[in-house]
Amino acid sequence: MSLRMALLGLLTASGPASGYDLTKRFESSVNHAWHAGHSQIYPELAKMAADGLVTVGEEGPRGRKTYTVTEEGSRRLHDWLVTKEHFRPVRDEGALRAFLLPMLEPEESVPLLRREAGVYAARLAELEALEASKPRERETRFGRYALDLGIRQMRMMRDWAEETADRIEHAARG
Amino acid sequence: MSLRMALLGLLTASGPASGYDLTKRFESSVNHAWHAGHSQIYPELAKMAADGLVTVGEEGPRGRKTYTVTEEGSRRLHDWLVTKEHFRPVRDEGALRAFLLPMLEPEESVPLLRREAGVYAARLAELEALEASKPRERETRFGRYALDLGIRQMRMMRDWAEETADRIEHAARG
DNA sequence: GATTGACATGTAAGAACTGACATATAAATA
DNA sequence: TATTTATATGTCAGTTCTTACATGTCAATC
Repeated sequence: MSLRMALLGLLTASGPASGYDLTKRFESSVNHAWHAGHSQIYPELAKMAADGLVTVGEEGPRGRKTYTVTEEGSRRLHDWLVTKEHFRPVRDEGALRAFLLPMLEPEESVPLLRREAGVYAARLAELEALEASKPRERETRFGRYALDLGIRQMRMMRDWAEETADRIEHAARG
Repeated sequence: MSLRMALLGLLTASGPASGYDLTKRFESSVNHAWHAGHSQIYPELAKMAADGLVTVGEEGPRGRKTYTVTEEGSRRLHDWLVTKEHFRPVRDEGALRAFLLPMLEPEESVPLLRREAGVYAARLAELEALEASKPRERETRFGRYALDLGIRQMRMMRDWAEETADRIEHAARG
């Protein structure tokens, strides 16, 4: 369902597109919120067309197919967005590793956390650059709040990793 | 792999247990980091036994089976924890909804965000209560950093939802 | 003695996802 | 002209996850 909604959202935000386009749009936008590759996107678009959520245009060069959202598709996306009861259970590998972290010795966990803090910091810098560069056009309005959320997320993870490393170091010495 | 590691972690942290126990431990601890139900846990334990990561004790009352981590299991968990290259692609439904949020009218999105901020605030209160109540025993050391992470996560989500609602309201009026 | 609830284990169909394989065309570069 | 790169679409086997079904025991309450 989530993949469907992400695709309907992208089609609504930036207009009709091919599976190939959508795969790239995924990479450059929703990817921080939801990941999907082309091998998932192509079959899903076919199912969505069968279910009347999108229509397929005539084949263009290189067999290109262009998908457009239908009224039904719009309605379904709207309904999904407004309905609150369907949160997926959490499955966050970073958090799982955090959970298991106390199993390691400080000599192992501290450098690990510092390294991870670095990864989060780099990701944060990327997102901040993206935010600064992006003009406030119609299409770019979509995902604006998500970008802000992504930035907050990275900042939080970086701080958590750094401060947890400090705590462990302090406990090991004290 | 993640499920395996979560199970090995729980078995290491709180000692030998049955699938039933592990299902409940999952609910009360790792659940904020990784979710799994009994229908996933039972078959996984069987496979882990076949792979030599755990051993199965004799059947107790009501067909109860007790699993214990082997040396091999310990080693594998340790290796997994120390290795950094295997982050799962993000799939966060909350973030996806955040991405699609600008598609709604302020009259719809603002109350939605306020309601969600309430949910996050409630969850935050729960986790803070848990942190305050938990004695610092051997078993409870596991998951301590994850609990802190969970608290930070909830706080961040609550703030994001609240502040985004403010921004949208302000933009709609201004 | 009967019923209820917590304990305890499983299966199985279907959806969602991963990673690799497979194919072909148009445009740009060497 | 030949080669490479980007465009464009697909399939498929295997894994993971979801939801529902299915079964039986032990302890406590009624």
